[in-house]
Amino acid sequence: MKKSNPTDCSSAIIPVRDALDVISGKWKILILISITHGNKRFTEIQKSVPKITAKVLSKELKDLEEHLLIERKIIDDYPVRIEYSATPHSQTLSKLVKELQDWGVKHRAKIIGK
Amino acid sequence: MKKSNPTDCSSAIIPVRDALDVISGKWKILILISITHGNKRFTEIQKSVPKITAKVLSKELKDLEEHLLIERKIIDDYPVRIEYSATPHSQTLSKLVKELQDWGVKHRAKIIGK
DNA sequence: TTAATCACTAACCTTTAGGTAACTACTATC
DNA sequence: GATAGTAGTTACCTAAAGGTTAGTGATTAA
Repeated sequence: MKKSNPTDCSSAIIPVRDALDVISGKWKILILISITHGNKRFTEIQKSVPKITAKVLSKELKDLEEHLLIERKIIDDYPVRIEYSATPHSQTLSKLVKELQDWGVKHRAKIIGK
Repeated sequence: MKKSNPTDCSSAIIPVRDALDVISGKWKILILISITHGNKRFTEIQKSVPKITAKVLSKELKDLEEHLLIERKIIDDYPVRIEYSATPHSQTLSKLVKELQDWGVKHRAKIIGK
């Protein structure tokens, strides 16, 4: 019997794996979209991302900060506020997010239109 | 106290949510990459995607088929073979996959180079 | 005085994703 | 006859993700 020799595609798979490790999950991209659209405060972000809970948002913000995609600033007046902002590094994701958005529209049309 | 008025970004968030529902998870994009690189058989795909188990591959292939991203063909000779292939619809993901790959490379450089 | 806002955290629970090992039925090779 | 490959499935289990509820301590608006 023939042995199957798989085509090697690790040059594509390894970087994609790296990217997915950082941005996969239900929420990270959505939070990033909200912040780049100008939402800075915890509750603003929470309101703008449908169905997210405070606990999950809190955790995801920490993850995003760790991966250098957002910044957390404490604004020290009365009362103390906290503001989140997108880092320059997160802007390297903009094309990816746009593709995701376009594809979502396309896929929905495909599924509904059949 | 000021009420926070979140910027509305649902026009971006909703399509991205749709896209993520279909392609998020650890494996789907990687399997799609393997198939578009020419791997057709179950075991070829399994060998080309690091660490995936037969059970997970089997389930993910079914999901991808349901979402019209791959096709499953039964080749009826001795012995019966099964071949998976990418659909035209899955090709609409190619730019997205490329972006993911590029970003993975960029992000790795950023993390290591700091 | 009461209630609400802000930015969370803790304790607890459920759901989903994913992993392990064994097994099937057929074919092919040593 | 033994072993290995093919394309999975089944049962069982763990880990990770995510959800629910409540609460904190400060401020402020009605």
